[in-house]
Amino acid sequence: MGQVYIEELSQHEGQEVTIKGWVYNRRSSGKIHFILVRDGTGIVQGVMVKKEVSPEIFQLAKELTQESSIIVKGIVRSDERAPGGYELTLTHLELVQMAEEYPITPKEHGIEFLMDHRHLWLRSRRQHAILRIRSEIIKSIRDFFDDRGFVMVDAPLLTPAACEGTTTLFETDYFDEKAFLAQSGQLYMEAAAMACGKVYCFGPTFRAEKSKTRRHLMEFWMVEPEVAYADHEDNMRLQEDLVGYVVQRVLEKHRPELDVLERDISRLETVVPPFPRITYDEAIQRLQKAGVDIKWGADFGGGDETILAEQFDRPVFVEKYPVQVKAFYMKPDPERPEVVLCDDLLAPEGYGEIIGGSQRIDDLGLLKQRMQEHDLPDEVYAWYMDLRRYGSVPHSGFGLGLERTVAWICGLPHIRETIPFPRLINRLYP
RNA sequence: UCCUCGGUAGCUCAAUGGUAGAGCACCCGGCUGUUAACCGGGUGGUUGUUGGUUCGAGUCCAACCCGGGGAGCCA
Repeated sequence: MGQVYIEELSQHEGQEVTIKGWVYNRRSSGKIHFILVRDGTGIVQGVMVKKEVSPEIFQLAKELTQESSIIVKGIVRSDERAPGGYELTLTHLELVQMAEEYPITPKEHGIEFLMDHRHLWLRSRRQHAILRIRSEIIKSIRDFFDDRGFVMVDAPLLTPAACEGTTTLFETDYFDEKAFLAQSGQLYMEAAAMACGKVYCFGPTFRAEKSKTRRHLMEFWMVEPEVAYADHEDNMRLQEDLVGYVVQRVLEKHRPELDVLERDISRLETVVPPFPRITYDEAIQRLQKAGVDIKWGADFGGGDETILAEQFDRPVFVEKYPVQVKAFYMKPDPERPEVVLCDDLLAPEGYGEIIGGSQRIDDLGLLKQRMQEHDLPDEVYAWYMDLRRYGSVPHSGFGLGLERTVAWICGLPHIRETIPFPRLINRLYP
């Protein structure tokens, strides 16, 4: 039989199969070797008994080092003692490469050491589980929008200026002209929505802020849908449908990985729309009641978000923030011009804001006024204002931070484990 | 940028101002059911850097470098 993957072993009970992989760990008892083989889909224990194989193969098994690449043949046998339910009785062993002394041992390590060896750390059970769940989350996001008739439109990564003008951007040279790494694709999605109706972009974004917290990366991935003729209410319904769908997909397909991460599943099972909604005004009242010293007009800190989120069993919307704490393009509430038609979606358990969205200003005059108030240069945004000149319509959209969503669903204490090669304030390697 | 904690063997950590140690990894030996296997032996150190106090500094003092945790900003 040809190559079989470890996750498919249950379909081959009693058969001899070939597994191509790496040595995860090895134990020996003199005349019997236990070799844990990893192949990217799982881990299985191979049992090699001295009298059942040639002396050369038995000696080779004895010399195997951690992470050596090997091809083994063995008979699949169900065994109560095996963590995955199955074992291999080994019949053949072929060495592909004998690994040098592996830096990451089965014992514990510090975070700096692990981050320096991120390229190898990815092979561990835990990181492997996170990578697979991240992959599923990305796929479920794309399926959600594709199934609803959205067109995926890519936004540029090299841009002439800031999107919102607030955060610090990475600067680069563009043939003797200044260019910046994009911090959002949103403005471009507004243009695309006027062309295709329902659109989204999904790609990396960059922030040069010197943030040093468990919630920030310099380079992170964001999905940004934008819908023509959608208002604030439509926008929030789309958001809760998306988040509910993603969580249920992960629960459905990746229980084993969530188990590896020791995730409390019950905290995810409640994540079904509709999500609770509170206004900014109510959020301020709730915080004041909880003893926080905060006044109307201030933005929330990470601790404030946690206090609010803990009061609900699923993600909670906070809507209609004061104009002054939000971006220039957000549409004022016609009934209360001091607040805008926006919402933040706060994840439970202290994972913070995973979505920020709003209805956009569709009136040219008001947009011009806001840009002047924010000191934004007309030249750079001329094209953006054109969208309000030629068939302007009400429209809304939002941005969902992929890594914060992965951290929340996986129950990770720090965002640095949610992306294969994190870019942090002091880390550009590997 | 600010606050706070830390830096000792490849890794994780001990060590009253008085001879630098353990576990893991690695090497040698033992073991037919191990689950981070276990048992015996061995290799491995400019204690982050520079300067100071002292008869004597891993330990006390100063500056700097690097990292962890948190704040601000945000997704």
